[in-house]
Amino acid sequence: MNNIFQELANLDRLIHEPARLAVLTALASCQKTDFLFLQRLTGLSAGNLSVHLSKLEDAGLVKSEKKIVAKRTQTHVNITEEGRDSIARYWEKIETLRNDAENWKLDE
Amino acid sequence: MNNIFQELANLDRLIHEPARLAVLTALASCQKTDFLFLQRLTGLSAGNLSVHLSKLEDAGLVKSEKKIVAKRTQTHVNITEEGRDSIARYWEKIETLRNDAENWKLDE
DNA sequence: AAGTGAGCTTTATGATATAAAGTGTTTTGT
DNA sequence: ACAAAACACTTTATATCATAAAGCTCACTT
Repeated sequence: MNNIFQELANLDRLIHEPARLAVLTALASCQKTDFLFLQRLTGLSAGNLSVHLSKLEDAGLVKSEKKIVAKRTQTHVNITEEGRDSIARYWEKIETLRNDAENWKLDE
Repeated sequence: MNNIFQELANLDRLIHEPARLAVLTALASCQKTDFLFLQRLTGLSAGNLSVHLSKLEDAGLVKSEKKIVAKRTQTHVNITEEGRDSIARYWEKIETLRNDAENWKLDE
């Protein structure tokens, strides 16, 4: 019922959105990192990154905690188990869909 | 200067957007097809598909032509050379970025 | 003690995806 | 033969959402 192209059209935007895809993919590599590092890595503006992180946190994909380091506040961002699973499944799905699309022949 | 994650964050939304990604990927397989078939294949509403096709056409990635078949109007959609190149490059880039991200180690 | 900069968060704005309504033609029912 | 429904879309309206701009708090400087 849900074919390749319908799955493409219905990709989860929470993860698929470029900025959040970058953040989640980075976090999957880093495990844990701080706000400013993530900002440098992704090139996002602070406000932008902040909003995207909130959305990811609301969805339970990341968890951030504030610390005081050298008398300055620092936000550390952790990817959750759910976040790690979600981004891994996303990338697998993308790869599968790409392969399926390449081998697809008109036969419904 | 532009690392993996910045490239992810800056993916071209014209192609990356799920509905258009589905349409372009389908057209890359089909070569040419009609509006209603594309609609069935992607599961998009008519209005939705119409708007997305317009954007792709404005960008020169597809070209549609109207015909009268069995006394009914039928819109045929062709992918252009540019469209074919763009979607191929998109998928290659995605694959590359995924691989690069997987092998990425913190070293700037 | 006023000013500055760091490290964010919140609000405002502008873009855009989708849903709803509309258009023109053809077919069907009576 | 005429109204009504069905096709095959397109156009407009709305609601979501990404990003930019402004704001906030605390520390440090002068």
